[in-house]
Amino acid sequence: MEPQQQLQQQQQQNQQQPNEDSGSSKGSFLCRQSSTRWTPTTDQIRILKDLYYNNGVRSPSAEQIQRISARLRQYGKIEGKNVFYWFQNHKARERQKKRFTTDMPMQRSLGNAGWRPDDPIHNKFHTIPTPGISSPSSSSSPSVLAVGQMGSFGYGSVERSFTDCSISAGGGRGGVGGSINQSFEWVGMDPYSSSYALFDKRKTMGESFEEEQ
Amino acid sequence: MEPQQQLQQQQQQNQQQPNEDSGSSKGSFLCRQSSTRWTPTTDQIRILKDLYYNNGVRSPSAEQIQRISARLRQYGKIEGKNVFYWFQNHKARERQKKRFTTDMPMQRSLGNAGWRPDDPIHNKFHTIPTPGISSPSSSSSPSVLAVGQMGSFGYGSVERSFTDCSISAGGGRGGVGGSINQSFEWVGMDPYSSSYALFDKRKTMGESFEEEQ
DNA sequence: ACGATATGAATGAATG
DNA sequence: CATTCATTCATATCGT
Repeated sequence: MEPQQQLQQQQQQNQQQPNEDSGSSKGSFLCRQSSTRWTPTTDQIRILKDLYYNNGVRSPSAEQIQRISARLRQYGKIEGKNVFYWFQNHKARERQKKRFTTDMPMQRSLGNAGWRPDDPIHNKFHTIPTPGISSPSSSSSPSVLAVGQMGSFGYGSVERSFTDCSISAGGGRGGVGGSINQSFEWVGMDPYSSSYALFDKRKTMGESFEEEQ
Repeated sequence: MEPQQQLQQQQQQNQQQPNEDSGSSKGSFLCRQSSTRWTPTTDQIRILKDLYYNNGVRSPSAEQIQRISARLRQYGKIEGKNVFYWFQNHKARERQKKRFTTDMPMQRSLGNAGWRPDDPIHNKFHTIPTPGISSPSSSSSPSVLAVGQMGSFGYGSVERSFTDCSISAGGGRGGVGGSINQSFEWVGMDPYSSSYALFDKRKTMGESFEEEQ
């Protein structure tokens, strides 16, 4: 496991518009679909990380996402979902990593060879890392707010006690490719039903639905 | 606006008959996929979408769920809760996507630039069934019933209209590397923003057993 | 070219 | 319903 992206900061592919390649990515089917996948520019990443670490933004709400993406659009093509996913992923992965690092009853006397904290720009420690690491430029003032972030690491170690695993086969099926009958009849869907039954799912879910029919 | 983005091929967790997996599927190894989580088969998904889009089923009631799952069981292992969650998620995500993209109260900068129109594998046109096309199989008689519930159709099916991708202007940069202003203002983030409504609680009983043990 | 890793995207499952 | 977490798939990128 390499440390996150150690130095991608300096030589990303091209921090401009990743689109418009038209150079045939894979099959060149369908004209240009660009890269299919959003490739953040370094500036975008920097801002995102700034928001993440210095401002404690972890799960921006829809409105924030809109704003963020609008703002980032200056630096390259980006859409709301990209921002959304970025935060989700970033948070998830940070946690995932931390989980291993922290709860791993492994050797810790390795002299730190394990793996670097990460991040070229800011460290994983959102506890305000050196308020002024600079950033390639000027006006970035650390700001006070950032501190407001709680370090909600907690999250009990939810053990994976799934004792299920019963993959019991569904048995033989008939002609699938045949046809999906036009539903609703069998769904028992009358125009009038749909009143919410109020059965509470949550814990009941296990019995409520399951089996028997 | 950019059409490109999700037109991949047919990614999606393909995994036809997850049941039992008898013998390695594709490739050579990697057979044990017995994940604890339900992996819908393409047929199941097709039916679910058919119900969702063509029949307007969004929040099926308990009974409907029973029926649907029973029906889908033909195509693979499935439980009621899977159906329940599927609809919940599908609906929620459809809404969310809209939330990210549209609903920009201020400044109408870029058209849409949103999410995936939807379905990777089958794609249905939610723009009214148009009695003619619709699904394969034409056995039963649609109409009538369905109408009772639909009404939520007519989204702006984005459809990948090749509108080029020349979006995002580099705008005046120059200060890019220079300064990421300390965000939060534009992100609309105050240290206090709780960010959520929190109205009624609806705490049905306090039962609390089970769970981890 | 591959193989490994990093990370965007998608979605099932939950929780509030 | 909205939001979040975990997992997994897909692909971009880098190393050798």
